[in-house]
Amino acid sequence: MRISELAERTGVSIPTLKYYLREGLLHAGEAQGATRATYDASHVDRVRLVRTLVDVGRLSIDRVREVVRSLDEPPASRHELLGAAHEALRPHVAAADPTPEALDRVRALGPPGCEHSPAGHQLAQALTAAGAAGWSIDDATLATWQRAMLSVAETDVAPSLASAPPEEALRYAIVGTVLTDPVLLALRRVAQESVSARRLGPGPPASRGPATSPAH
Amino acid sequence: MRISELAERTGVSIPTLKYYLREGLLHAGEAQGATRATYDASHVDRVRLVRTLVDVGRLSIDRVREVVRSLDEPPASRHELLGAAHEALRPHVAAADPTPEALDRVRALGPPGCEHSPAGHQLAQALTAAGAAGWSIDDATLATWQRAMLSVAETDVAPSLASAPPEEALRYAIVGTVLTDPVLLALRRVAQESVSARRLGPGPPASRGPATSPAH
DNA sequence: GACTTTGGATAGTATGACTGTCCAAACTTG
DNA sequence: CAAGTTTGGACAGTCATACTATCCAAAGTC
Repeated sequence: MRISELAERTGVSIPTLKYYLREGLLHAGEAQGATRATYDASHVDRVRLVRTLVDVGRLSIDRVREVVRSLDEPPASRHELLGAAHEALRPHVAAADPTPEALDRVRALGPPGCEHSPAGHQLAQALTAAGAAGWSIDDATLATWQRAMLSVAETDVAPSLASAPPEEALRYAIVGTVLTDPVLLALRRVAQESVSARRLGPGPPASRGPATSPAH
Repeated sequence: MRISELAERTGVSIPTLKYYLREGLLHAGEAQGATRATYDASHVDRVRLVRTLVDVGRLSIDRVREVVRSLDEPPASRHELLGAAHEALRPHVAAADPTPEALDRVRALGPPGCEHSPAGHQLAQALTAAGAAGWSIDDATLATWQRAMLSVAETDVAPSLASAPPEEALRYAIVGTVLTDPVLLALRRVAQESVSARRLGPGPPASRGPATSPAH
């Protein structure tokens, strides 16, 4: 297909597609002379991936470029696949380095060495940021959250993926994370409303729960 | 204290503080003549709040202004407090309107009417976005996640808050949510690494788990 | 052969979040 | 009390990000 058709199918304008080509987010089409190239399904998929990362995941163009590069060279070993996905989706850091205390807490939560993985580092940073803002999270709360997220992770890890080709597996992990993180956070909020409605008695027509708030 | 001291204590530059004053993110100091005003602890707190929302929560200045306005006029009824916090922290929407199917699923998950609350709307949008990107989440998975987030929400709802003054309660809810959302997401990632390490056998020195990925 | 489309290069725009400059009135210090 | 510093307020300038727009000549289409 030509670029105009790619634009139609993805809903992305031609100038923007050219911009993505320039920026290395989209691989070039198959050249057929100086002023002609054809695009295929892989381009449609790539554009949709980019839009998902940008619109849902709020990734910057630079970060998206990192993601597509990692897809082009997925980690050789399966053992690094999750790490690569987490690395690609690490939060924009305006964050300070984690404190040793935060790293200790992380160490206690995951598999050995997890405090050096991208996810462990993220967790340490998040704990550090909370602490710096005066929000302490006690061990009991953290343990509860950990159990909850373990049960979520059980559903996350799809066995089929262990056998898929690395690029596909990596893309699956990245897209799944970007799309389901907001679902999880929204579920938390709905759950807060359920709990507060139950705890403080149902309010009026009850479209919202009574006054409550996240843990200390 | 004067503005220079406010800048020192918060680590925010004077021009930026002036910008926040202009933009209505920071209430004016107590004027003492044409070229003098004094600031107090409430200003320090406010600046820290703004920085937390911007740095950790990635809120735009417009959104932060909404938040501080809602703090100045907290909802009269306790029943609307959580809703106000969720409304203030709704994700930047590049998102399409939720589909009826998504709203049905939300309706089945929370208290009656929850699909009209800010949190329910967020959830419906997140489900819709996932669906549009070809990522279906089955009922069993969603139920598992719901249970997990309910146990998280149990720790979130602090009884003490029901009795705190509305502004304080609202601020507590907002700050807590902004600071703990990243903790939860990072815990999920660490948990994924635990699960994949367990499922596929520990990798090499095991600083990362083997290939796996989020649910289908 | 007239018209349209393309790739490639380059320049321009819109937004958001600051940052810098000026000024005169207060204040502080010597 | 004179010299120098700080302040509030107004306004203009900057920087980064993510596009958009314009040009052009070669290639295709009708």
